[in-house]
Amino acid sequence: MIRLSKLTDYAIVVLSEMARQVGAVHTVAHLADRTGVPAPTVAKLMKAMTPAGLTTSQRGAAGGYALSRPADAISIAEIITALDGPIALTACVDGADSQCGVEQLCPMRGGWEKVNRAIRNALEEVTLADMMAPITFPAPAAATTSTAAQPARPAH
Amino acid sequence: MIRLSKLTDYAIVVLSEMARQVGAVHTVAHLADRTGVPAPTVAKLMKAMTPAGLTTSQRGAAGGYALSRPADAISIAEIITALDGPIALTACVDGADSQCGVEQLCPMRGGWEKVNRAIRNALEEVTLADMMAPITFPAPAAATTSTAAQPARPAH
DNA sequence: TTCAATCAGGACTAAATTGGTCCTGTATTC
DNA sequence: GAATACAGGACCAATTTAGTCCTGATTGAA
Repeated sequence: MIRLSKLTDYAIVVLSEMARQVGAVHTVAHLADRTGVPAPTVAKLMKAMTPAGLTTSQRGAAGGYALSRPADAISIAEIITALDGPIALTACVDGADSQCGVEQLCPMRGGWEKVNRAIRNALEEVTLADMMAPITFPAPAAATTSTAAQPARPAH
Repeated sequence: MIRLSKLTDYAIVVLSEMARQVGAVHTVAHLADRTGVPAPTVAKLMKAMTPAGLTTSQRGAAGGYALSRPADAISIAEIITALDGPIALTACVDGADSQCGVEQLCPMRGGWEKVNRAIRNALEEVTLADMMAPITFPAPAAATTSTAAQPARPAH
């Protein structure tokens, strides 16, 4: 099947957690705690999110990460692109134009481009806010201690 | 990135070859020859295509495989589904309803379903004929001998 | 000024997936 | 009955991905 990498899945969980308080600064340890995603993995995710402009980072003692925009201004496409590179179904049609010498002859190209565009559009229309919508109401208070305890299998 | 499996890529090449003569019977060896895809791999592909109803098979001495429909009646979605299973971005939303116990609580579900549907639609709208369109005119005669010689890197 | 907290940026290992091969059996035709 | 081809697995190898760890740079507070 067309598989989303597990890291992307985690990223959405972690970013959702951050989205509960836009502007607030979250440390890696804190996010790991709240989401159940292992700390080194959270760190890895954030190192991809920040250069992509989805989060901002602050070093030092009171540092951490913060969402750079509200959740409804962050598309799933951006998250996937930050982690996995350009959204494309085949390797040869991946943004860089001329890796494949036979590109202009390649009979498949036109068809894949159509598919890729459609998929890209679909992913751009779904925002982080869409993904977390149903959980908004009971979460902030309850989560503070209780969800930290239960490992909270990220995706599914 | 969201990756199409290489097998799917090969499948499209092989099916395109078959589509040049709908109804004709092609042996695995023949298809391997014409496309450059290794014979055992072609065999593996066909073993997935036939149960999925995309091709028909005929055993025995004059046997082989044939496309069961013209190329413009075969969608890319069908090919992907035959090889890789249902088209879905996450494992938990893959057709079987209840692998994930928290499904009804799962806050992500709604969002992914939207994405999956969009992708599925996109793939259903592109047919095998779309993928091979540009090569239709010069192919049949020229290909008979010359393309068999050059290994013909499948996709790209 | 020094120390502790925290991100930055890699290198590296282990596990899972995928690609590819091969073998044995069954159907069909000549 | 012999040759041809598909059917259906089991299996191994290679690639990719997930996950960990280490060293350094930056910041804020004691």
